[in-house]
Amino acid sequence: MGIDERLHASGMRMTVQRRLVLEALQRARHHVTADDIATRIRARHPQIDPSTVYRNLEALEELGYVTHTHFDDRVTRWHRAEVERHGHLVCRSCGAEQEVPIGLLEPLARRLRDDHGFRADLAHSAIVGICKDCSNVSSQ
Amino acid sequence: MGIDERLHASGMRMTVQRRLVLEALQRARHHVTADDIATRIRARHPQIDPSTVYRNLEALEELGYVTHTHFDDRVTRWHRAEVERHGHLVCRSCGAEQEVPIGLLEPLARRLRDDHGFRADLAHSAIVGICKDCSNVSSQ
DNA sequence: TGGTCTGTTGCAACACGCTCGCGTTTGCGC
DNA sequence: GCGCAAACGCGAGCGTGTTGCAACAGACCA
Repeated sequence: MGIDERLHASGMRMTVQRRLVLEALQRARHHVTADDIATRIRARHPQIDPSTVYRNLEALEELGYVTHTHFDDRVTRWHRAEVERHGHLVCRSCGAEQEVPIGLLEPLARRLRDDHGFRADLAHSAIVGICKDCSNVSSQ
Repeated sequence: MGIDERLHASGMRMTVQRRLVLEALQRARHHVTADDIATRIRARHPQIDPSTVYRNLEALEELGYVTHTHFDDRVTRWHRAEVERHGHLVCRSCGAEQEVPIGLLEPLARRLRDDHGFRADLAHSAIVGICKDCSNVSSQ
């Protein structure tokens, strides 16, 4: 089922704005903020309002087309849902970001499920810490 | 070394406001927002400005007396650093919070350190997911 | 093909959680 | 006490969304 049909099945419509948001996410390969998306779209379509971008990201997330994750501290980053799920490491010292395969996080998820009945979404928030490089510098 | 000396060694001073922030954190046993703290202090000392609370939390964190963790999405929660470290589970459906022993997260931390040289602070962000209760409801 | 119904948009205002600049106050060593 | 710099209060501002509302526009139907 195409996205148009999916939208329609949920009583939603495909609009120009919605399509632009999807395209922007497609082009930006990973992890963009809503503001990034709005800026890129508005470069060519200045009449499109940032609030529309926010609303569309939310709508598309409800349909499962996009997801968001929380990076360093406060910004929300968006990406298409179909890209392979992965965890995120963020260095609190230099800000470097790194992806790790979701399988690495799986044992913890299983443990939380078994011990606490909690179905964790470990890709939803980045893991904060000190990266290898910063670790080496500070220990010298 | 007492806190006054520690402050002093860093070129800082102990002020009434700073003491009140520490006391508020002591009384509030866990996980309060800066706004919570400001409200509590201002109930008895209305002349104390919220921005002072923010500044003091930051100062006390630098000294290692308090730390913060990120819960659901945007609010920062503070607590004294000496309370036992633990992880946090937050249900995205009902908002329930749960603590888990830090030891549960240790295998992942070790793995990240060994495989990626990344020293993770797994207590810094809550783990988001679906709690047992909400899981049961939605599967019925 | 036009009419209607309702989802969606643009706009402006607002909310929340801080953050900053500045002039004043106050710890604290002398 | 005195003087200096850290810390304070106050007001303004900022980043990241969120919301209410009137106008617009897909989509179904006749």
